[in-house]
Amino acid sequence: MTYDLIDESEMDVKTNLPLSEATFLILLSLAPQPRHGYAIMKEVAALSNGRVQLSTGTLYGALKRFLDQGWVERFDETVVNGRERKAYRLTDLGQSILDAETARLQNLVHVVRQQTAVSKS
Amino acid sequence: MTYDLIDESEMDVKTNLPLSEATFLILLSLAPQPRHGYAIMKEVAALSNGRVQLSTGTLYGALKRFLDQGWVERFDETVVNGRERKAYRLTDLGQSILDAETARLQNLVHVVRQQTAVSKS
DNA sequence: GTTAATATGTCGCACAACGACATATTAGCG
DNA sequence: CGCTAATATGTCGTTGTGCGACATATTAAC
Repeated sequence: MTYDLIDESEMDVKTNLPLSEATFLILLSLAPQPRHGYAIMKEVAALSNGRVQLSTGTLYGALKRFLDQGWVERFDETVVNGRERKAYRLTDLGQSILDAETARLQNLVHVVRQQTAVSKS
Repeated sequence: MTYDLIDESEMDVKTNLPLSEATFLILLSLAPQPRHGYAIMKEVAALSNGRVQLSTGTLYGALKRFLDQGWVERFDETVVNGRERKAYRLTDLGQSILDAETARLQNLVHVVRQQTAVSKS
């Protein structure tokens, strides 16, 4: 075990892993720039080559959780015709979660390669 | 979209994705050789560097599902002292599920790299 | 003899994803 | 001017899965 060597902030981030695919793609879509809900849905579809079609239930449920956890924050809250158009921006914490999950994913792929190599030798 | 070019058997495999981390690691642990439950728990812990400690609830629940779905099969059912020691072997279907999930994972990592590259340019 | 490791399983809770449903605005087209 | 599609945001109930807690039995070590 390597936990003794890892500092507490990193531990806290890692306890939130693994992320679901929906969660991961939503955060990833917000990494380059803030977006509002509908734009997130379109971007997630694009990022996954059309494979992942987010339902609004998944999206807004996730967004609510992210706000609670401080992974995203409201950004540029403009009111258009009495209806607010909400944009969401990834926080530093959100970015570090995304980074940690990416590392986990990379490690998983790495383990598969090793596993396959061993079974073939 | 590339779905038009993919045959039906591949489609069926993809509808089962994404796999949860527990599911993925259990299948991966069975890829090189058949194992029984306790050995799977140990191997999953080893594959994840101690990060994933499977509870028996997760493990046997998953194994039951895998048997139903034909992803694993019973293997070498030896009875030791009136108690059966059950080993599980990955089926061809299970292997193809694992391959498809690995491909999904690799693609996700690839997308992150592209996403990051774009936002830095 | 007691404890830890090996070994297999059930039960119920909680959380997340998802489909279905609901609602409102704006742009384009005939 | 009316209809439809796209844009846009949200709720609600179901379902599946992971997980902790509980249960049980054997074997090896001390």
